[in-house]
Amino acid sequence: MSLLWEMMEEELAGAFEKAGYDPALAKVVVSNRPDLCEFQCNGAMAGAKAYHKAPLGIAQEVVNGLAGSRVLENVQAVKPGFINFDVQGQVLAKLLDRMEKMDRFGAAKEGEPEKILMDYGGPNVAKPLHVGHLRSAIIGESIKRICRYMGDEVIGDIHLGDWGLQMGLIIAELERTNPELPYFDAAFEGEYPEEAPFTISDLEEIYPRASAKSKEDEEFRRTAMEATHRMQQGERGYLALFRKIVKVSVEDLKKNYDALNVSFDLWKGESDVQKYIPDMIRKMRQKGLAYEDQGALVVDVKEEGDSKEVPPCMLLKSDGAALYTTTDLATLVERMQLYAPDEILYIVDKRQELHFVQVFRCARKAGIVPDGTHLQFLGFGTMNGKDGKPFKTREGGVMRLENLIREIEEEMYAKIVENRSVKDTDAGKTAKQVGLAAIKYGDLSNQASKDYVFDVERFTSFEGNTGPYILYTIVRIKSILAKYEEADRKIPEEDLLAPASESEKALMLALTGYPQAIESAYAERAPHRLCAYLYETANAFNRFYHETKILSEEDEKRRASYIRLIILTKKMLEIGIDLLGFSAPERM
RNA sequence: GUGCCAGUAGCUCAGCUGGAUAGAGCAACGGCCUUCUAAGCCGUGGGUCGGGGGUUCGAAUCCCUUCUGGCACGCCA
Repeated sequence: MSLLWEMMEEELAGAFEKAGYDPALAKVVVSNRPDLCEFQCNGAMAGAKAYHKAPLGIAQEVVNGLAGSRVLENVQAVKPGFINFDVQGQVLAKLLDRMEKMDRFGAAKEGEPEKILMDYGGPNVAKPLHVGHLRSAIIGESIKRICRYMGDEVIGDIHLGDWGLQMGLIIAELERTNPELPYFDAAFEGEYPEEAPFTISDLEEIYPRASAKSKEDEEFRRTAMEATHRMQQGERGYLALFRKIVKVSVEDLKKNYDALNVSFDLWKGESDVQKYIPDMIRKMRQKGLAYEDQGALVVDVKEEGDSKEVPPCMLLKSDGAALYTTTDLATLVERMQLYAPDEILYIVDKRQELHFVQVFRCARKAGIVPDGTHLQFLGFGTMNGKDGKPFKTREGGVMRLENLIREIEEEMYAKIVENRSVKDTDAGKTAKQVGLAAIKYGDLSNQASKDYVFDVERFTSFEGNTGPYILYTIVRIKSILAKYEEADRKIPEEDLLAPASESEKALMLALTGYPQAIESAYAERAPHRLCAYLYETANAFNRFYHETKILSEEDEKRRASYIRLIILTKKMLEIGIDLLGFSAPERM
């Protein structure tokens, strides 16, 4: 709750109480009629029924009680029972002075800090990242930062897909093309070479080839499945090769995620938790939870009140092999054992929701995850192209992440160079920074759970509600401050003055909304709320900027106050974009 | 078939626990750069909030129904 709200509601609650009404009616909302007032309270109408009185009468009584308020001004009761009012300018100024000295400008978390394990990213080893991986990375990174900012301990785990058929496909294909490698020599007992027998570009070429081959060549497919099985059984050469594949692939993944400014604390994968499976299954059998059905081993996870039948959770296929579900459960076993978090948060494609409902229920029933640990699924929607269908390249293939980023960066670079009269040696770096902001903001400003349209043209045009607009606003402030300091002036420390104009007051109002915006983004795990706030604030600043000459202001105290105000604006915007996962350049 | 989600301006999206005349951006049109970055600011036009019922002083928001689209529904991950 923002401090401003607390102050306003306290005033109103007092007035309601004084007039003999429930102070809980004193809820304040932003006015939807900015031409009439800044804020409104609709409590008089809400209470009219309970007190059998005309709402306007109640409103008038409350308004009378607010005469001489030291917080509110222009308080009015309006038909049919609205209470309209503004905040006093000097109250805002004082409030901002106070907020500046507080942690997180007053944004606070209720309750103790929690330990949260976040599962996001989820790339597959040996397969290039594509646009489908983008959302998990971007949203996950932002939520991680927001939670950390609010004081939680967050452990980010990438959860690699490294134990499936794709590994067998690559191994089988390598064995076909390079049978002379020691990994395929069952008699080989020495140390395998340090160097991997392939590079990342080899892998990127091998996998699609093997995958395509397996679709038309039944025998090759069987060989690949056999290789997968042998690897999973721990065959020495295959396992060594597996490690090489993971190593080469992870190096490349790190590079890619670095470029996105996305990082993970743990680089664990499916392969790390296989060792928990036998014991986990044994226990579930012992408890009588797991039983054979049509040859497969399953656990019932239906619950009363399900609006739809939830199918049983399958642990082992009829051929005895483990599945995705099994691995996810084993991952939970490990996570509880090693980290015992208060919450485990999955940032995954929303199409997997049913799967996670099953896994969560099964984990609870089996006692893998105790009641004290909250299991949370945060599903995100599909990233579509302009045509409303899943995002593809112009040729119709899957768009690789690198290519998408490069495309944006190139557009960006052209734009910067075109806008620059002087040669900018940092243009390349700036292009990366601004391009990343465009991609991330474009994603995060939409509700995560919804599908959204990724329109390259729109994202590279950088007008209106976009990441670059926020960056541009920050850059403007930086530029003013740089000039201010060039003139050898010190950053002022005096208190803020009451606003001198409508636009300055509007900016101050926007800044006081910071704690509320952060808290709701945190509580709802909703970065788009933060985006909306940053956009509003940037708007308020730009309006103010246009009608206020800051540096040439003659009144020194006034100028100092302006400088302090824009520093505060800059701080909040910069923290905001950092929480979204990007940063602003010095110039653009 | 069953379930979940969505349907708001030409396009892309907001709209917090129901509140006054439903908001942005893009696109269209018209203004504003000798003065702190015009990636900006100001203004104009544009909507029966998919349709139909209901609840209430008051509904984009809550309930029912219907249409359209997307997705998911035990041996893939």
